[in-house]
Amino acid sequence: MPTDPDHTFKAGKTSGATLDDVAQEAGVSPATVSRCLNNPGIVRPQLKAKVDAAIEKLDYVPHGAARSLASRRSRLIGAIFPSLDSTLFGGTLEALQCEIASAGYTLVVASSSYEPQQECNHLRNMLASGIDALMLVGAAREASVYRLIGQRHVPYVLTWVAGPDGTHPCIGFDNRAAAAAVTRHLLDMGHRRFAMISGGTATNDRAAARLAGVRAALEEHGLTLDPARTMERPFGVEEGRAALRQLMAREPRPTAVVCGADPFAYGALLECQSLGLKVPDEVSVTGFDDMWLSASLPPGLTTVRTPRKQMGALAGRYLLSILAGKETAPPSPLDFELIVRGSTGPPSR
Amino acid sequence: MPTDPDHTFKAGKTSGATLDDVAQEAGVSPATVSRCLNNPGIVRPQLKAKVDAAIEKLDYVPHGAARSLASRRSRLIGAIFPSLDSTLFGGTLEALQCEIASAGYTLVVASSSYEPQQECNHLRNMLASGIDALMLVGAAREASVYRLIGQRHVPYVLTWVAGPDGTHPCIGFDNRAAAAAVTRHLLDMGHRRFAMISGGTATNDRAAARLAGVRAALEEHGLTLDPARTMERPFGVEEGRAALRQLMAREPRPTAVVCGADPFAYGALLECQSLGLKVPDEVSVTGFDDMWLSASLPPGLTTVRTPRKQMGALAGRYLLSILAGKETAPPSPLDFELIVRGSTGPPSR
DNA sequence: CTGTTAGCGCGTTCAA
DNA sequence: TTGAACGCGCTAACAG
Repeated sequence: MPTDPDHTFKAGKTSGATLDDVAQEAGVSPATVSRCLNNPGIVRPQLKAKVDAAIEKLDYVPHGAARSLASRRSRLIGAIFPSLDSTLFGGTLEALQCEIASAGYTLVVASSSYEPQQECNHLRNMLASGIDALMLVGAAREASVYRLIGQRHVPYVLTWVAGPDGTHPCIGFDNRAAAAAVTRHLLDMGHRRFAMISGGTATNDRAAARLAGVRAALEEHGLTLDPARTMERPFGVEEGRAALRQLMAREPRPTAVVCGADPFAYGALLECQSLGLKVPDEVSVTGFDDMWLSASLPPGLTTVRTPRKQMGALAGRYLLSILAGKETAPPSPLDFELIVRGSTGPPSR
Repeated sequence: MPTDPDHTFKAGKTSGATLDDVAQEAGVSPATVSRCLNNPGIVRPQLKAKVDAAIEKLDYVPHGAARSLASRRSRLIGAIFPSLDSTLFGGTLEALQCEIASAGYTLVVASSSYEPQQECNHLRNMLASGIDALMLVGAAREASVYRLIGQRHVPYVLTWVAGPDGTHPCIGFDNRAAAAAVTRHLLDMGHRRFAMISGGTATNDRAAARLAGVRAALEEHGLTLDPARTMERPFGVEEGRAALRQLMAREPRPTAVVCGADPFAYGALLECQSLGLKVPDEVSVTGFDDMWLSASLPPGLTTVRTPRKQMGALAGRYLLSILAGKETAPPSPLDFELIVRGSTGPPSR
């Protein structure tokens, strides 16, 4: 409802040449031009050249909406991330975009801000935009979301998780196993008093799986994670800092602090420095994701390297493959890698 | 060209109810349903209720492509960033997405990887997708890009820069003035021997403006930036680290190192720590952008806080306003803020 | 291999 | 205030 309709911006007023214009210019039928665009192989080179020239001359750009309507494919792929304002998903996003762009697809993106309801809203929006396929992060969400994408027969893929079962196609790694791996690294060095700084587990199944992985590894040694030493916090450096301070204020102090995400660990490391605690002599700290400062922040953070870019690229490739009608094998879990640096060592005494 | 056409994924096979279906279900004409969707005010409440019920019952989702084709507006807004895999633009991206989503628009996004040609390709792609408006970062780019968006009459806005003149609508801040401000802060404390670690100035006008700002401030005091002490590097912590080491290897050492981006400064600070250089006693370090670790990394980084989220939100609002046909004033530059922390102090002696 | 003919689902005139 | 008719620009059958 524009206040002043007369000044309404005229979108696409001079929208440029149409396919028919190109056909006329080239002296062929519209169908031939269409074929040059969508199936160049089946058109005589001579004609194709004339059409290409006409396209060039008129600076023709195909009209996406018209194409979508006629072909029933939008060439749009959607992706909903829990957050865009964090370096965590940036690599996945960039790799996904790069991958699908090379096949002529365009990426539409949204952030759910870790709120399930938002994800659902954005999905509706994207469905209305006519996305051909969808990438999501994590597996745990309202059933309504899966119902929605099931109804519309939109191919989709879950990232950052490995399929717990075969329910959904996943391109990711086993968060639980990865968390168990860092924990075992600590256990192997002799640690027995553990603490954990975890992301919110309520709407984040990756955080929940990591917490579960730590618990599982401890149980193998007959240990448990003290609830009083399990801090659940929103992701952030300052949150990690504050959590570590609390953890260290309570005797007996943990000798190992497992963080569910690198930013927590950065905060923990910095707070140790402030408190004058020697890392790893007095306390070992581990992170998760091997983000950009983990190698540089002294004494170097022991962490799990997660295949962030690979997930984006493979998710893209997987969806493209389905859209191309190829028989596509359900993807298998990706590898993570334990990166041992200076922040972990045997407990003192 | 699917290998096996028979297994081609049927996009939108069961695409769901159409507007006509809704009309029949509600016992009204398609036109009325359309009005309920686009101009609910002018339809009798009683009818509107029936239509709403039918929409609900059939779980109707409007077909974006058909709407675009008929209305000549796609409800898509495009954004091209130099990089998506960096925390730098994340806030802007997220804020932009949030802003336009609230008005029913969907964001399509791409990364140019700091390559001008990529930007141009993605723009063509987006134009073909029918974007109604466009957000770009920076002002310096190939003329062909501006020609393209001019031809199609696509409203656009430049971010992360303040309009050098009135050529383009910009939502950003004055990079040059901001860089000059940090430099003056250093000059005021008595520094006279400067070095700079800068981003690549060739295809990044923000980096170039920051470098120019430093130079300008120095010139006010009759000083110049020694080319041998001006390091141009790709953004990154390790790059900052290496650059600082080189800088300090050359006598006389600078007493102040101005970094064109926070990651450089993080690296510089960490390297100072490695080298045993006291900050700020032996050398002052400044950053740019006030990213997430700047407050936490000891001794706290003096830097410029840039309005990252605000730029995204305002850019979105500006574009929406134009799309709504409102008379929209050309935006004016946003404020930056000098954040003084522990990494700067008077030079020793 | 190429041209002809029909729509795709919706917004938007008009007239009623 | 509502309905009928038309066409947006393109792809996909078909026939030639």
